[in-house]
Formats: sequence, structure tokens, C-alpha cells
Amino acid sequence: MATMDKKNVSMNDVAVAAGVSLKTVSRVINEPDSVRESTRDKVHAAMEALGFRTNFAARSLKLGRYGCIGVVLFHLSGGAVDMIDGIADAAEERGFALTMIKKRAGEKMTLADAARRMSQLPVDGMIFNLRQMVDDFETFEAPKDLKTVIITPMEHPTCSTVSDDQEGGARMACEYFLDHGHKNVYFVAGKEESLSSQCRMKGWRAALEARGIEPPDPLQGDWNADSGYAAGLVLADKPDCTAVLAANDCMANGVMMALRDKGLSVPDDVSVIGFDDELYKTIPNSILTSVKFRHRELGIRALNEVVAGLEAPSSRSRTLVSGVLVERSSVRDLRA
Amino acid sequence: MATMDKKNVSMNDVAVAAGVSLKTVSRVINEPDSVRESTRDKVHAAMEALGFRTNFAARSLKLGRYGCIGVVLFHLSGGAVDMIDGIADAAEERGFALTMIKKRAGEKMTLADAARRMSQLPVDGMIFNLRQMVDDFETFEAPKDLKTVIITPMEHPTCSTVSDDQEGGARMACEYFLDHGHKNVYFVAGKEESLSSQCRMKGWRAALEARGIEPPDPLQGDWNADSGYAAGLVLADKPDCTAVLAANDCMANGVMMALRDKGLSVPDDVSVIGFDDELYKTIPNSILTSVKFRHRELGIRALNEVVAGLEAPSSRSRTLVSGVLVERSSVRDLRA
DNA sequence: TTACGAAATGACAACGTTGTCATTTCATTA
DNA sequence: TAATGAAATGACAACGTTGTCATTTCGTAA
Repeated sequence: MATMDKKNVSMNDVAVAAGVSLKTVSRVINEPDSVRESTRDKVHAAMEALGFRTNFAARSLKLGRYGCIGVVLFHLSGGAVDMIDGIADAAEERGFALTMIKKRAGEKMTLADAARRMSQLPVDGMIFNLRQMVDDFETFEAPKDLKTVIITPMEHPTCSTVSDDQEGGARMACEYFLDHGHKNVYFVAGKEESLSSQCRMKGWRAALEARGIEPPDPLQGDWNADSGYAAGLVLADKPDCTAVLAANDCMANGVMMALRDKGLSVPDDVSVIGFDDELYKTIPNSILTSVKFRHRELGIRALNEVVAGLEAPSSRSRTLVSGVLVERSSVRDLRA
Repeated sequence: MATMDKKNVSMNDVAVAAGVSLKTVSRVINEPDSVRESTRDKVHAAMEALGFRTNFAARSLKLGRYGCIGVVLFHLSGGAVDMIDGIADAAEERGFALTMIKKRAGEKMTLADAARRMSQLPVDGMIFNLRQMVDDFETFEAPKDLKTVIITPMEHPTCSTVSDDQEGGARMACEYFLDHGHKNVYFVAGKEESLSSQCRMKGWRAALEARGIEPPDPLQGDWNADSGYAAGLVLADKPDCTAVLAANDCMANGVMMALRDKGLSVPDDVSVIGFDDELYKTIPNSILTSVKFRHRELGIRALNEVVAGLEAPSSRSRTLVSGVLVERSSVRDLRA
């Protein structure tokens, strides 16, 4: 009555039970067509009965690959969900699993640290999600045998990178203001160390300067609504302020609330554009025009780039995923 | 000049280069104290020179374990970020990496499917993040050699589960209303298929019934502000409505906006409580009292439960992580 | 029936580690 | 200096797969 269940059922156990050779079991799994149907059935029955599952370690040792892509999260923010979603879906589709590690809060992790850790894990290639500066960014060289893609707005000298076109998105929003007859655009920045905020600011500056407009001093925020509100109070007192670009929707909302509290109307008195297009989730009948980035697409591209690099020892590439301006009614047309 | 760089550097290569035996190299890595310092240095030098990194597959094949915990995302929502964050941090701390797979949109994945896929991957135990019902929930049995923890508000007959105490959180909010002198509480639900919404509703019902109050019909929402706004318009017309519990903050905000548009004041005329405590990010000077769940803690608990099950072949357990009522000023005290 | 080529199956080595046990080297004491 | 035991090192097998090549079985035609 005592069924002695062995710890791990191996192919050999299955082979013995089915009365065939080890190699035949292997064939049933990897090239079933090369095995006679009657034999196949016996083997399948034995596998079922014993509860066999192929051993990942042995298999990948033999094959020399894992079928896993590493993901290093230097930073895990809200937008990261959709990106991970994209990475995971694309991986699934191409038959890969993900191996994930994360920088701990407070911990200092360089690209080299991440690469070192990853290369001890079951991983054929890797993706770094990097939204802030890191010490060895310029000097880092990826392991030659581990295709590495970095998700970051910065260009890297040797690694492939993928990014939202944050700068382009900001430029687009600015030009939208200008094309609607606005003569100037104020900017509310996100957290200072955030690369996203820096890029958005850069795009804003570039767009204004391209039309010969001197950019006013940007206002410093911290991504949250309260900092936007504070900025809005300041802006409400500037008579030349007709257009405000806020580095995200929460701050944009803060700005709008402050303007309203100061007796100004959006968009009649002041026009506002935000980023991320997420205000509609929280505010009913939201009117905020916003630049939306396709984070999911970003993840998909990153994963595809890694997988491509696995097959062909590809060179460095740079992918930009453009943003989309979601138009609502927070921008007034000053022409005519 | 042509340096022939071998594809993979093995311990044997290092051993030859350092003039020691294979086993000595192994020892330098796994039990450095048992190796004379001079030898150790030679080996380290050789490892450095050749760029040696231990082979994950071979190592885990020999050891019979991977040092990885599997995470299955049946569902990837906003709150999941913090949970993943917790899982990842706790894993890091205990020296584990994560292996992740995700249900694709539209795909049908049962617990058995997930377990089957995972057991072919490098994984010592696994965590399922399950926020909706799944066909084989009741009948599922986890592989005996793979400790399985399910993050879900439902109790499972054989697997350990971890969950926010959603029901308790809703009860807490309700009682808070009642303790402040309210005679009844209306409820705005989230998406119908969401277990979170169902549990929150259950807690709301239970709290009212416990005080002999007949719960009014709940209003159906879809998590977004607009659906909350619609509910708010309806509630504004109910003279007996002094307290509204909305299943999340976005809908709560929608309710508040509708009430305001109907000329009612929060909290003077109607009191409101939400869930998740995230409105303050989007709304400046937010007054919304909200039940906050500690998703990060949830992830940590889940991971710890898995790891504990690895060491001691533990039995089934059920962990509830309590919520916290973040008090602001959206509830009026009707006593006195 | 026999011979033949193709299809199906099997024996054995190899992947790169770690565990077991045997052997060598070293420092210490008589 | 020789004897002793402890410390350091090494030889070899084993983990569970897959690749290579040899062998057996089968169906078909002479």
C-alpha cells in the first residue's frame, strides 16, 4: 500500500516504466513524429502515471540556453506596469519566460552589478529598466554573450536602447500650443532626478527655441497634485501666462485647480496640457489634453530587440516609441 | 594576436589556468575558507582573467534547486506594482530571484495550466496572483514538490493563501460611518467580475446587517470616475443618503463631483469613503477618507510563506493583511 | 522466401557543476 | 629527524537531459 513516491521522476524512470529506452522518451517530447504511435502512447501513459515533468536544469545545461529573458528593475513606477505587461506578453508569444530582479530601495546598483547578478541566473538576454542616472552608465559594457537592451531615454555608447520619445512628446505638446496661437508656454517639472522629467523639459525648451521664443523659468514640482497646485498659484499671477505644460497629469490637475481657485478658467484664461493621459480615470468628465506614451508597446519593442539579438549577433540600435496627443478641451485656440 | 575566446568558460578552464584541480575552483566559490589563501588568489586571478561565471544550469542540476520563485500574473493591475515590489524585495533579501509568467489578454489559463508551465521552469516554489475567479479554483491541487501560495481573497481547500483583508477593510469603513452617527451606508461597486469589489461589498453588507440595518441596493460602477459620477447623480436624489462607500478612490471622487454639481456638499450633506488612498496624488488638498491596503506587505508575506514552505514542508495557511483607514475630512460626525 | 533501404529505437558520451572519499601537503611534537 | 594528525587538495562519479552514431525492426520489391 505504501507508494514510494520518488522525489523526482526522470526520463529514465519513464523509460523503464514504458519498457523503452531513455532516448525514446526524449524523442517523444522533442520530436514526436519520429516515434511510432504505439510507442508514443506507451510513453505518454507512463509519463502521466509517474507525473513526469522535464527537468529544466538538465535540459538547459545540455542545450546551452534557458529560454528566459532577464529583466532588471532599477525603478518600479506606475507606468512600469504596462511596460512589464508588454514585455511579458511579447515574451510569452515567443516562448520565453522572464527572470526578474529588482534594485532594493536605498541599495546602490550599477549596470555592472546588475549584469553580474543576471549572468549567474537562467537568462539568455536581458532588459534593464532605467529611469534615473546611474554611475557607470557611460562606461558599462554588456557581457558579450548576453544581449542587453536598456530602456532609457539616454543614448548608450554600446548597448541597444529603447525609449518613449519623451522629448518628441513634449515638443509636440508645445507646438500644439504655439499652433493654436499661444505666444509662450510655461513648464511644471517633475522630480528633479527623473530622466523623464528632464527629457520632457528638454523637448519643451527645444520647441520654444525653435520658434525664437525665450523659455521662461520652469517651475519645480514633484509629480504630485499638491506641487502642481503650488505652481498654479504662482502662474495665476503671471499676466503673460496663457499656456502651461505640466510634466504629468496629476500636476496638471493641481495647476488647473489652483487657477480655478484664483478665479481663472481653463481653457478660457489659461490652457493646460499634461502627460500620461490618466486623469480621466480619476476625474469625471475630464477636459485635460494630454500626451500619452505607449508603455506596453515600449515593453514589446524591448523584448523583441533582445530576442532579435539572440538570433543574429546584432549591433547596437536605438528605438524610439512615439507619444500620442490625446486631445480634449483644455487648450484654447487663440487664433482668429 | 587573435585571442580565441571560447564560448563558455568552465571551472575546468579556470582550474587549468590556475594550475589546480577542478574541485579546488569549486571550493573557492562555495567554501573559500577551506582553501589556502595563496591558492585562492591564483584561482581568483584566473577567474578574473578568463571572465568565468558559474553556470546556472549545471549548478542547479547538481543542487536540485534553483533559487528562484515563480510568479504567475493572472492579472496585472495598478495595485499589482506595489505587490510585485514587495515580492521582489523580499525575494532579493532571501537570495531568491523571480521567474515570471503572465496570462495573456484573452487567453484562458487555469491554475493547473499555470502550474504545469511553471513546473518546467527554474522554480522552487510559486506564487499565483489571482484577482478573478478561475474555473478550476476549487479542484486544483498544487504539485507536491512545489510549494504554492495563492494571492486571492478566496479560501482554497489545499493551498496556502494570502490576501488583503478586503472584507475587513470594508467593514471598518462602514463601522466608521455608523460610529459617526450615520444610519445607513450606500455602496458603489467596482467591476462586477472583480473579486476585490465582491469582497468589499460583502464586508459592507456584513457590517450593516450586524447592526440590524437593511443594506440598500448597491450601485454598479466600473472603477473609473465617470461611473462614480453617474452613481453620485443617483445618490444625490436620495434623501436618506448621508454616507457613501465607494469601492475605490476614483469612483469616490466621481461621486463627490456629482454631489457637488447637484449642489450638495461633502461632508456637510453627504459623507464619502473610498478605497486605496491614492486620490491625494491627483487631487490637491484631497479630503477623501480612504481604506488603504498594504500591497507591498502582501507581496512580502506571500514570498515569505513560499520560502517557509520550502524549508519545512508546511501545511496550508491563510494570511490576511489588514487595511488601514486613512482619515481625512470627508466624513461628517452626526452625533451630538 | 530473401534482400534491401528506410524507419524506429537504443547505447553511450557529454554538458558544467558538487558530493564523496582518497591522497597529498603541512605544521607540530616527540 | 621522524612520526603524527590536521589541513588542503585531487580523482571520480553523479545530477537528467540531448546529440551522435550504431543497431534493430519494419515494409516492400525481387
